[in-house]
Formats: sequence, structure tokens, C-alpha cells
Amino acid sequence: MTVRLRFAPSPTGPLHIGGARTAIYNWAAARAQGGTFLLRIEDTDRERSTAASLQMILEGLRWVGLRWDEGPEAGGEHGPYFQSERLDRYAATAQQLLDAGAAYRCYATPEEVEEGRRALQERGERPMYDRRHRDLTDAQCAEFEAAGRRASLRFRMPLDERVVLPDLCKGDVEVHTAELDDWVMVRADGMPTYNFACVVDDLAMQISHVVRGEEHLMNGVKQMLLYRALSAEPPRFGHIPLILGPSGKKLSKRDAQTNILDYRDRGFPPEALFNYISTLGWGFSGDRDVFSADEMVERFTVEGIGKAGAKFDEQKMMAICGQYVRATPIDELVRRVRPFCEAAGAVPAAAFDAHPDLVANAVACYQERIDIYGELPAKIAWVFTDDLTMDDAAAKNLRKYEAAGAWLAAVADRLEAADLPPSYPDDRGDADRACRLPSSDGSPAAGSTPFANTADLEQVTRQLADELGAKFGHLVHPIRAALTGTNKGPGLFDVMFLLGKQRCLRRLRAHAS
RNA sequence: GUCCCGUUCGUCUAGCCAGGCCUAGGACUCCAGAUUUUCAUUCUGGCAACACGGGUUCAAAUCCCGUACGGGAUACCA
Repeated sequence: MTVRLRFAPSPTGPLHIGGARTAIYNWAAARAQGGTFLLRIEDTDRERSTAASLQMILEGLRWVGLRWDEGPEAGGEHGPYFQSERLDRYAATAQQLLDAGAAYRCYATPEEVEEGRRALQERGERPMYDRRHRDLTDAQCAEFEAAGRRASLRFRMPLDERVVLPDLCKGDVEVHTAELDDWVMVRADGMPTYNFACVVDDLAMQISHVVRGEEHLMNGVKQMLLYRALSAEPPRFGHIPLILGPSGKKLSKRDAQTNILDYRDRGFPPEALFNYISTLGWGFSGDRDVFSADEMVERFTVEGIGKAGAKFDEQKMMAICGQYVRATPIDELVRRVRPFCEAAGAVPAAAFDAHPDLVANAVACYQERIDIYGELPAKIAWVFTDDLTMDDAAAKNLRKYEAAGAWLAAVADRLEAADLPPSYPDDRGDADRACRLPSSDGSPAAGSTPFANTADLEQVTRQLADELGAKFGHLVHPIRAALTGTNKGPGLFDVMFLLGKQRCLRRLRAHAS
């Protein structure tokens, strides 16, 4: 069997978390079986479909790393891939169904349909279309036509039958056709509805597996019946559980950011988002939940998707992002972080271009301190920006010891005599290449340059502490505050090294008295 | 209301289909400890679950039935 799966969004809004997961599962199922993954745009709702939404969806899919073999911008032999361009096919199938008696014309106005629905409800019956035009004669039809009414096309639902939908995720789902109404296949304006266009296209595009949210479970049953009316073999269905918000209801904009592109804009690693979203309803293995898309493809099956809804957990998502950030090679990390740092004005473009090693060292110092790229600018700005804002904790550390002012002056004097590298934007030579940061994880970075390395700086400072009769641990806090404006961050000597001589002296002396 | 689906630590999950290896494993969170110039990282340890009730069986988280609770669907939206 040729394996072909599709993601079929309607362009009525941006790609959201749930849609992305559906796309990922379809993609993974296709790749896992060496099949084809295609994208089809279901734009039969003229009012709500927009070109802007389409672009956001395409961009969202690309951003999480999904590529489609057929579809918009990719082409393919089963196009067009926009339902609005396939109207002739729906019309042909509609006619075929009409001729076969599997569908019929309904001239009821929306008001009449609603009125019938209410009447049924009042009688204690299931509220649905009351089938008032199910058996219209040709003459009656002609009468409605003459009166200027336009017909919609409805499916002639079997009245009393048990149908079974074999579902890859849920197992056999049995439903009585009495629960289903004579649903509209083609609107009065000639546009097909979801269930109809979906089946016509899945057939034409030779879709082998339909994987979609479980809100479509009943649609699956309706579609099964339509396949039968068409004497066609239905695809295999897999209705996957929903992604839930904290309240346990379907995830909505109220619960969290649901637009995929918002995560891009906030600086989430796309691979991490892909990874996290994939775990919402599917487990990689008993002892791992961080995995690559390739690894996922190796063992993904639709049957392996869970049955229960999964709550979206932002904390866990962040934790996974952090793992990806930490596993990223520094050069790659710099590349990814650059747009965020530049946009925020935290690191000038010139620094990236003319001082790549300095920037790499600075970023490396924060690799284990951020979960997403977007967190970096605010943390790293002190390295390149002179208008330091002192936070409360830092201000407190400056005042904590009476001698702090004198200490800072002494440290400044000592550093003035030391071979500290120059400050950005002065040329730092190969200082940053010779001394790779961070150095605080056990072994101080050492290098062979004309300049002091972080180990030398530590030695100088410890010695000074002795001379001052101050505890080294006490000395550190006001220095850090004066240099960075915070009480957190890289090791103190990495800070000095990054900042360079002039900046260190200036900041130290600004708080020396 | 009716129909359908679901229910393993607070959360995501492994185990369930092929019952014993489960005194239920991993991850996130939280707590404690180690490392340490701060923060973070890393490491060690800890808290914490088979919704409930029946059955089948020598044996049930795993199979069956019921109950409760949760969710979804009931559109000329998708």
C-alpha cells in the first residue's frame, strides 16, 4: 500500500499548537513508513479564509521543521491543493451522488431548518434537520426553483443502521445512524462543506491514513458512509486526543499562547518545540523524552498515540528548551541568538561582525542560564552597553559592607596594573580565542596571550582580599554588582575578562566612593 | 438532553493489545544534600499514581461488567 498522509488546515487563523501537533503526527507517520506527506488547504469557508492566515500556517509549519512533499509551493501530481480551486470535482461527485440517490436537494431556508430542529426538540426528540425535503418529487423541486429558492445538497443518511468506524487510536467505534442527520454536502451557494470536500479530496489524493483531532470522530463516521455511497475504500482513520489547557478543556488562547509563530518570536528553539509538542500524547520511550525528529520517525506509529487528552505544561516545555540550548554548539547558538540580541539593542551588530570571539565567549557564559533565545538580551546587555541599571539585589550588595567603596577602589587600582584585555569596541586581539569561557566550571580557562586570563585575575583578586583583610567571598559581591548591575551571572573573573580593562575600571570607580 | 470517547505520581508519560519480570519506571515541578565567588549548570537522594466497585484467574495497572468523574460532538465552521 502506498502511504500518503496529509495535513489539511483551514486558513482561518494562524497555526496553533494543536494543529502543529496534528501536522507533526501526520508527517511522522508518513516518514516512518516511507510515505508521502502532503498539505491541503481547506478554504471552503469563504468568509473566514484569508491569505494572511495561509502564510502564517505555511511559515509555522516550516518553522517547526516540517516539509511537505506535495501542496502549496511544492506542487505535486494531485493538485490543485486548495479546495477553492477544486470546485468542479466536488460538483461532479455531487451530481454522481444525486443521480444515485445518495444525496438529495433541500430547499429549506436556515430559518426553516432551525424551526424544524426546535419542533423536534420540543417533542423530546434529537434536535437536528427534520428531513423535510428528503423525498421531494421533481415537481416539488421545480416549484421551489420557480419560487427562486436555491437548493443545498444533503446526504441521505441511512435511517436505522449501526456503523463501525475502525479507528487506529480509539479502536472500533460503533454509532447508530439515527444519531447522525442528513448533513449538508454542498451549500446553497455551491460551496462544498468540510465532510464532503474532505472525502472527495482524500480519495482523489489517494490518502491512506487520516490522522486528525478527535473532535472529528463523528465526522469520521459520516465520511465512512460517504465512502460507501461512492463505492470507495475509505482510508484508515486515527482520531487523536485533544491538547488541553490547565482547566482540562480544549487548549485555547486564554490558557496559553497557542500561535506557533509567537513561540518563534519569543525565541524558542524550534526543535525543542517540535520535541515538546510531540510528547503531548505520544511517548518516545520509557526513559527518554528528549529526541530528534529523525529519532521520532524511527519509532513513530499512529497506534502508539495515547487515548487521553494531554495538558499543555509551559514549565516542562521550558525545561526541554533549556536542554536544547545547552546542547547547541556555541557558534550555532550565537547565530540563533543574534537576531534577538540585535533587535533588543543588547548587542550591536558590529560586535557580532567584528568581535565574533568576544560575542561567542559572552554567549557561552549564558548557555546554561537561559532556556530560550529571547531571554538572552536582557541578561547579556551589560557586556556591551554602558548605561547599567542597578537592580535591587545589586544595590544592596554595594551597601552591604562598609568597606565596599574602598575595596572597589583597590580592585580598580590592582586591575589597572594587570594585563586585562581591552574593552569592546577596542581591538582585543586574540584574547577571546585564547581564553574560552565559561571558565568557572571547575578549571579556570587559561590561555597564552599578552593578557591575563581568568585564572590570573582570580589570583590577583584573592591576593588583594588577603591584603585588605577582607573575606574573598565578601569582596566578590560588591564587585559583581558594580560590574554587571545584578547579583547573578557568570563567574566574576569571566565577567572581568569579558568587560576588559577600561570598562572594569570605569564601573568599579563609579561606585568606589 | 442525546450520542461518542477517555481515566497510571500535581503535569507529560512507560508498562496494558500478547495477565506474573511492577514492593509501577522515566521526565517536569517541588524538597533536601553535594559542588561553588552569585545565579545557573551538573550530580545524589526524597515526596508523589494504577478513579471507584464488582467479576474472571493460582495471579490483574494489564481481561470483562458497572458506577463516578472528565472531555468531545450534536452548524449550509472546520
